[in-house]
Amino acid sequence: MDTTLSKRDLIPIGEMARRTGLSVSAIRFYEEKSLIEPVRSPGNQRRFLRSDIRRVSFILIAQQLGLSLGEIQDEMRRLPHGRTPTAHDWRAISRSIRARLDARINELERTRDRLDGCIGCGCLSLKKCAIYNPDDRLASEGPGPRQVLRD
Amino acid sequence: MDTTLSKRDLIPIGEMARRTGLSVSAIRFYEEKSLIEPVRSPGNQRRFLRSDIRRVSFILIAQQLGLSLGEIQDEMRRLPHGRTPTAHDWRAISRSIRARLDARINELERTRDRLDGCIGCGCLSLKKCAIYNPDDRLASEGPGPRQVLRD
DNA sequence: GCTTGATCTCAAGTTAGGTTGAGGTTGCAT
DNA sequence: ATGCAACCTCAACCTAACTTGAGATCAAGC
Repeated sequence: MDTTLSKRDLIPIGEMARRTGLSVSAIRFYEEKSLIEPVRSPGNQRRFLRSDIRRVSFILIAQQLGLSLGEIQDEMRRLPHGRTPTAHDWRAISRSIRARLDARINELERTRDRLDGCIGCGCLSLKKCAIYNPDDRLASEGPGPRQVLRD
Repeated sequence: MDTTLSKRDLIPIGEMARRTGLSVSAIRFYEEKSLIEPVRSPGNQRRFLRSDIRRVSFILIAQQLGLSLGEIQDEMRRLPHGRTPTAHDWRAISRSIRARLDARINELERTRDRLDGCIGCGCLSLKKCAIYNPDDRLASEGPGPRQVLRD
């Protein structure tokens, strides 16, 4: 089979934007963060590989699951650069993400149950209430915006 | 019964911080955002009411559920200022929060199901994959950080 | 009266995740 | 060969949710 890079496989940034639904500036931003590493045309314009579309799709999915770009980069280290990920690659990542999802769902369900308990009791004493647990917050540190939804 | 404000009921900011687990600066910040409105001592120091502890607790809970401070303020408009919220006040808000919780859980479960589908199929074609749905993102607009977990 | 710790205000800095704009270059179609 | 859209870089700006620091004041114990 032919593994040569044909012109059709080198995608300029605008088309990349169209195909992923992202803005051009966001794509450049992701490159800056080393989430994608396009090659350059002779005239220094970005040229993306097909497999980059999938990488970007992955970024978007992971973001919806609440991962930060940093965490996403960690996950992506498992993906081969330039090579299209295999079923095996993808399954490994999916499993990792699935675990996060499960954890997050679980946490929300626990919160919901506690909230229900509060509604039931009228919850006029949050000090005693299980849903308000200051200890959960003592671990937070440093400047910058807090991760609003942490796990 | 005695409704007079005794000294014990006027809490300085440091104690407030201890009791809520927040930093002093965060409490001042919340005041700036009008989420709490402490009175002042003769020497211009903040004095919080007992009911403010509950308000702050509420803020923290709501944050954990993914509400922004702006949204929290909206919810809090339902709470009386200075007066301790009644069981009725609290139930109304709880219900509103519960609805958000349910929605979020639902969304995550849908995502999980789609992810499972992907794992099953090896998902080597994200373009066709249901989990990657660009249309969801077309509505996003404006500058600033994206709401990573939106509903 | 003095010291010490808690507070005060106000300005500036931080992180994440981008956007906006200026000023210049490329690449494709005519 | 020329025009024009698409591209480039770099610096500055943006929001959310806070923190940090400087310089001043307050409150309480000794």
